[in-house]
Amino acid sequence: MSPARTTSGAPVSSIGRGIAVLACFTSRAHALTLSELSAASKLPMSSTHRVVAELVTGGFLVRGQDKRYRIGTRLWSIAQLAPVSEQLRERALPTLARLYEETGENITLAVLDRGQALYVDRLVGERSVPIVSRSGGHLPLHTTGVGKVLLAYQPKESIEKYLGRRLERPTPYSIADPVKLEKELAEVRTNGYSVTRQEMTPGTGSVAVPIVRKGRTIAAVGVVAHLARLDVNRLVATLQQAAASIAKELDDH
Amino acid sequence: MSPARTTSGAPVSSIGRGIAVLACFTSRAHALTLSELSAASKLPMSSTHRVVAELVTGGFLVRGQDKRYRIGTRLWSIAQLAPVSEQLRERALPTLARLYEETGENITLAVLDRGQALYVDRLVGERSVPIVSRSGGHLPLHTTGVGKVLLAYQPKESIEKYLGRRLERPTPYSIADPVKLEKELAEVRTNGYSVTRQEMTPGTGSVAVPIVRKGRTIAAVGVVAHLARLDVNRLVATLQQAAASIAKELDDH
DNA sequence: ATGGACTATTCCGGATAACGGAAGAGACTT
DNA sequence: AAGTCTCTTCCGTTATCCGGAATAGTCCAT
Repeated sequence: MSPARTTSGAPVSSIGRGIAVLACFTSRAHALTLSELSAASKLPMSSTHRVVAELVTGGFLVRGQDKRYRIGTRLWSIAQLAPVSEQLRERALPTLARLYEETGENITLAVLDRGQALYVDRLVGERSVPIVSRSGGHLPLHTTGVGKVLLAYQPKESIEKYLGRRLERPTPYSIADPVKLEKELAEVRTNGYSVTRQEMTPGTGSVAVPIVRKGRTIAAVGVVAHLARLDVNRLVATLQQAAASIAKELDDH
Repeated sequence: MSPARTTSGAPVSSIGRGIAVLACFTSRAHALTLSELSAASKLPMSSTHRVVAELVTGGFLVRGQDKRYRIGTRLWSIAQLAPVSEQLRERALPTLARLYEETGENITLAVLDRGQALYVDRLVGERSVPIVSRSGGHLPLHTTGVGKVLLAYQPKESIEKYLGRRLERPTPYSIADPVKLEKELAEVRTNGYSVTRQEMTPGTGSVAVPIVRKGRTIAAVGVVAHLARLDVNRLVATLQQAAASIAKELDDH
C-alpha cells in the first residue's frame, strides 16, 4: 500500500501534512485532542501522532495538561512577522484605539485574502453589539462593510469573477443577486464608503471606508454597531479621518 | 552520505526543517531571499529550495515579486488561534486602547515565555518615545518593566535559576547583579508594581503591574515613556485599574 | 471486578519521498 | 566575455517517513 497517498484527497509532503494538521485549528476550537486532529486532517492516527509530536518538539504546538493541543507561542511569535501584522496592524493600532474610544463601537480592520475579507484586527466594544468577525478569521466580501469596500475597489475582472460565484446569504437581507450587488458596489465607489444593514447579523449594521495607498485600496476600516445607533454620516467622517491617518502612518514608514 | 544528518547541529525531521526555515524570520528582517534562508537555517541550497517550495504551496510563505520570501497570511491566520492571542490579547485590547488614550504613552502587554518576556501586544504612542519591544518579540526579564513583574511573581526556584544565569546589560543602568536584582524583585512584590529607569534604553523608563487570575500572575501590563514624564504614582494607579479590568474580562469568559 | 468503547502510544517491515551534491540556467557586474 | 552571484533542476541513494496492527492507558456502565 502506497504510504503517501490515501484514497481521499490528502496532504502530499511531510511538511504538507504538518500544515494540514495546523490548519485544523482554523475551523475548530482552539484546543483539540489527537483524535480530533486525526479526524480533521484525515490522517491516520499513527501518522497524526508522529506529526504532532514533531510539531510539539518544534514549539509549534503545545499539549496542555488536559491532553489537548494548542497553538504554541513559537508559531505565534513567528507569525507576528507577517507583513499583515508588522506593517499594517501594528501601525494602524493606535488609530484604531482612538477610533474605539471616540465611537465606543466595534472597530474592524480587514484586507482582501483569497476572495474573502481577512480580519487583521478588531476591537470589541463592551458597550456595543457582539460581532462574528475575529482577528485572523475570514468572512464573505459581500455581506460585510469592510468586504464590500475591498471588493468595490478591485479590478473589474476580479469583481465579475466574484459575482459569478454562488454567493451565500447569512440573513434574508444579504445581497446575493449579482446585479443588485454590482449596483451596490458602484454606489460604494461613488460614495467612498459602504453600509450594511443586517446583511451578516440581524439587528447589526456597519459602515466601512477604504485605506488607500499609492492609489490602491490595501485595506478597509469599519465600524460595526447596533442598527439603531448607526449614524452613518458621523461615522463616515470619523472613519475617513482615521483611514487617512493610517495611510499616512504607513507612508511614513 | 547520510542525507538527514549534516555535521553541524542541524534540524532532524522534515517538519523540523520546515520550522527551522520559518524560524529564520524571527532573528532577521521580514523578507528574506532563498540564499539568506539557506544560510540562516544551515540547510543546503537545494534542500532549502525544496522546503521553501513546500511551505509556499502550503501558504505558510509567500514569495514577493522581488524574489524575497515573507510569512504568508495562512500562517498568520492560524497563529491568531493561539491562546495568547485569542484568550489574552483580544480581550485585553479594549482596555489597552483606553489606557493608550488616557496616557498617550507606549502600552505593552507581555507574558512569560521561555525565560523571557514575550510581548503579546504593544501600542506605540506617536507622541511618546520609540521603544524596542515588538509584538511577538522577546526581551530579557530583568531589564524591562513587564519582565521584572513577571519574574517577581514566579516560584522561588525559577527566580533563583534565572538569577544564576549570565545576565546581559543593555545599558550601564541595567541591574545584572543577582543580589541587587533579588532585592529589586522583593520590592516589586511588596509594592505591587515595577519601575525601570534606563535599564533597557537610555532616556526611557517604564512602570508595570501584574495581571492576576486565580492568584497567579499570568501577564503584565506596562507603560514605557520618556524618563522625565514618568509620573510613577499616577501611572501605577491607572495601570492597576486596567489590570483589574483585564482580569475581570478574562474571568467573564 | 469485568467488559466494552474510546483514546493514545509503540512497533516495525516496506518503499517512497526526502536528501544533497553536482551541474545547469539566469542575472548582473567587471 | 569571463566572472560572480543566486536560483533551479536533475538524479541516484537510502534514510526516513508511512500507516496497519498490536499494545497500553483511560473512562464509564454493567
